[in-house]
Amino acid sequence: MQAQVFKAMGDPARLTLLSRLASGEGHTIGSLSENLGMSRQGARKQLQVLVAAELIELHKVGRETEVTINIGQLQQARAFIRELERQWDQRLSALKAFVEQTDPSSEADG
Amino acid sequence: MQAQVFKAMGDPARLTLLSRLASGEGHTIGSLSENLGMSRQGARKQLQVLVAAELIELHKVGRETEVTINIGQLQQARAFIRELERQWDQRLSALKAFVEQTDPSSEADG
DNA sequence: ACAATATGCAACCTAATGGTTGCATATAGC
DNA sequence: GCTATATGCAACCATTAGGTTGCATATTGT
Repeated sequence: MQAQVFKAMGDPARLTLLSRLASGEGHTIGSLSENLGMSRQGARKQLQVLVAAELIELHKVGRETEVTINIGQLQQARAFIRELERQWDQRLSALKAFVEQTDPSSEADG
Repeated sequence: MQAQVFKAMGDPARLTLLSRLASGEGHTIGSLSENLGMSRQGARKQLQVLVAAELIELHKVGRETEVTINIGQLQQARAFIRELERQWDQRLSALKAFVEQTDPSSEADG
């Protein structure tokens, strides 16, 4: 569900992780876990939340694990928000049209 | 912070509320609280979370309370995601340019 | 083989979340 | 004024989240 993606994004530490990944600062669990204001295990848990929401993917390479961001999931989240905005705009348009139809004075000059 | 907005959107019931508001189904606390699969008080709590994230606003009118969606906050959330995507695209472009510069064979035909 | 590095797994704790119920209060309509 | 409606407020409860610590394990480099 969409909610899970937003929920995963609903935490400062996790947004920081996504931001780091998007801008290319570090791409292993270890490097990403630095300077997050929490232990490595704490950071690992946050990464797991992002994995569960399919916002990132983990791939083991030797003894380290590469982390890659899933841009597609971000795009879907953005599309969902855009759809809400679209519905709202449509509703406003419909309301405006209705008002102009029932109250002709509103479409004439003031 | 941005995280709070995403966090507020990270729940099915709250997404339903936002969707109803955007599409114009109901605009009072009472009407919005119907068919959410929880009690009125439960729904009220979820609405309060959206208020705290400034995704909606409440205005008392007589004995009922009007609920309006704050499209601006949705736009900001969307802009934040778009920015992440932009950074990622830039990173990819930079990487591509770097590879092409250091390894000229990659820009020639195969 | 051994030490260092990168990570995983699990138990544990506290605070926050999501939901309930019960009761109080203000407005509307007859 | 009385009744119904729309809402608020607070206590309570179970589950989840966010974070810690301790220990196990797999690679890597010498």
